[in-house]
Amino acid sequence: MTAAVSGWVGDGYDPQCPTRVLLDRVGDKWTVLVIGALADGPLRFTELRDRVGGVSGKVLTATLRALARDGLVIRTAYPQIPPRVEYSLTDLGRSLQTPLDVLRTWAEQHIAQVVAHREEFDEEHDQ
Amino acid sequence: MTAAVSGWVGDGYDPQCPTRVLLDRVGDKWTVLVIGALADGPLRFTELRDRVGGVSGKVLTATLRALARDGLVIRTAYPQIPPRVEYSLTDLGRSLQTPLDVLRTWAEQHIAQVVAHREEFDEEHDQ
DNA sequence: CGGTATCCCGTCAGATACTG
DNA sequence: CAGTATCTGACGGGATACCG
Repeated sequence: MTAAVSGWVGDGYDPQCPTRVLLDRVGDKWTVLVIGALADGPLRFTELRDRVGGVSGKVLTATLRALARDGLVIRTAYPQIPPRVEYSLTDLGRSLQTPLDVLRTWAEQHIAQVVAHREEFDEEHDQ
Repeated sequence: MTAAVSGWVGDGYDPQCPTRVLLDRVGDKWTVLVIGALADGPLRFTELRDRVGGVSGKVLTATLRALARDGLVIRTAYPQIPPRVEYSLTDLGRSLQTPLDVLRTWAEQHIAQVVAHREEFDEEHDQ
């Protein structure tokens, strides 16, 4: 978390803290999936839902709306019948992929240790 | 999210996916604060609670337990009266600080844009 | 097609009270 | 001091049904 004065921990759970804002978005269940799905180019609503897999329409709508609100994604509606809506990453959205890649790399290299530790911990701590 | 075969989006919300596992932990409300607080060295339970600020004892306990289970934090209890318990980062926990720093840097550089975009968006979309 | 509206339920944070 | 136990309300997410 960004420090308020010194060190790392500023004022606890401050909704204004940049890191907090980012974490609240990135921590969202579907945000990272959606950004990843859009990495290769624009997608329509249904394509996006199919690619992400497991997400309901309602929740995908909410996720996309939040991303659009944050300026990470652009929604483009073509006035046609039937409707055609495309979603694409903004430059800001694309710039987020770098930190996400760093996270992903860490995960790929270290999650095995985490999982192993979990099993060990669980064996010790119950029956 | 780590890909199952190719591209970025693997199998949707797979609890086994390394990136998912990491995000589920990092996305937690207090995890990053606690890791940040422990960056400078070990802390006792109460010190930690005071530093993080706003976290209840129950929730801090749960957060610490999860971090200990994942092997990111070590809990050391000294058999004294009154009890003395210290928490410190493991090497694994410390290694996580690098990706978190990258995230924080991105946040510090770009969140202003996000917030500005939010206000703009909100103005357009209601009353 | 691309949503919105509605209902429902599980999870979880917060507050409070208590214990070794 | 460092927790645990319990109750509570808020919220997020899924399922379903419907609309322009």
